[in-house]
Amino acid sequence: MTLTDAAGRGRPRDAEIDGCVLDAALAELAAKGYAAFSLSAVADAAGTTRPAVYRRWKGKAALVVDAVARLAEVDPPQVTGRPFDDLVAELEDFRHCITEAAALPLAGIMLGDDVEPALRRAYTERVVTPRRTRLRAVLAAAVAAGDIAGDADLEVAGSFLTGSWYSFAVAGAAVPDDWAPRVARLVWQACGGAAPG
Amino acid sequence: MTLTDAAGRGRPRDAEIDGCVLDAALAELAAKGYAAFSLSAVADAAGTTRPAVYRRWKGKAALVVDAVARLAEVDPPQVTGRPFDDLVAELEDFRHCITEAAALPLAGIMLGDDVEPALRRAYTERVVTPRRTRLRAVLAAAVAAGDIAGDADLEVAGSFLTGSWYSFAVAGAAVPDDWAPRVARLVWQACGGAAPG
DNA sequence: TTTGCAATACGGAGGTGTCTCGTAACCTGA
DNA sequence: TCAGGTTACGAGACACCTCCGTATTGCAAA
Repeated sequence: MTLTDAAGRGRPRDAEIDGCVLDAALAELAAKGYAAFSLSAVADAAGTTRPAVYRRWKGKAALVVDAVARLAEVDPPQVTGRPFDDLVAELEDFRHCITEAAALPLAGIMLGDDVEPALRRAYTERVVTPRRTRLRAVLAAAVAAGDIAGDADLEVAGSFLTGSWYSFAVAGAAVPDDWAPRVARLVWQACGGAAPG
Repeated sequence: MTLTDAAGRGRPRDAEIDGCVLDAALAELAAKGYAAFSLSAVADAAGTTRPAVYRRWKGKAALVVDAVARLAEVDPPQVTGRPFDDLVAELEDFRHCITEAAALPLAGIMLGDDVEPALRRAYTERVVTPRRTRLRAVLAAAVAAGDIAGDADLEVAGSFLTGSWYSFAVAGAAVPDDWAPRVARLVWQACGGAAPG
């Protein structure tokens, strides 16, 4: 959603440009980080001009926040009712978001020292919280089903799930193809359960 | 070690400046990331001038690599021979590096898209590899001592150790005070062992 | 006196946010 | 059906800033 909502009668806003600019903004964010984020480069990459961008967004911060919101527009995987399979599906979804979109560099930006508060808030609300909520729900369902122990340390175990990927990436190492089931199996075992299969 | 080694007879190089510049470079790197890294800001923060920095380092890349090398100048914890305790000690050391130095933002930079190859190499060689080697050694010792299973998935389990911290940090969450023993306990259990105590 | 360091200064490049054009699209009302 | 008003567009320009990498000058230590 852009900033203006002109109810006038003139030429309607070219909606296609919005998407191009947001995609370009995500790519620029991934490549340069927030501090070096350049509106000139974004406008160029989007095939438009700087004034056109300023007409839609107030500035760098507003554009970046909108771009993050766009990144979060993904459909979560279906819940099957089998907690272990749901966990693997969530991890595969995470892998998909990381590899397809610019999600990994964005996570890297969040490790920085001077993260713009609005950006941090947008990222937490729209990216972190939804995923964490779903992962927590899967683990809670596993406890309810008796698949894992009721007194398991779910807070730390939950941090293993996505953290494993970050660890590989920081080290510059390739993530194994069967990463998702292997992570799920280990976390299951860490929580006192036995992975099916 | 800086780049020049003038053996002339004139005034000797002021070695103190080197350290100030490297510290300032690490702080700048943590705050702005690599792309927005500014030699002007570094020189200002170090209380010197840009030409003085250029006299010591060839440019941005060389300075950053030296700064990373300085970051890696830490003493690893002593090995006790009790694998579980050694693992906790390593995790506490990791925590110390993350919280005291600028190690976390630097890790975030490594998640970026266009990391300078020289920086990536320096980080991998001097930060990632030493820590990973020590962690692998601890897990291998645990296997040898029969504390954890011999067929455990040590590759993925190893990624849990540091990854857990990254996961908390990306989410903007506070890391628990007893993070190290809790991580160690869960990983122990994931590898088929029982944590002592 | 020799030598290296520090500070000032320089031109070039690139970014920012704003402003003004002329043009093209769209809606409304004659 | 067709003009007129309204609006967004691309393009160009602006004044200002920060950064880069280097050249020059003056000072201080050996």
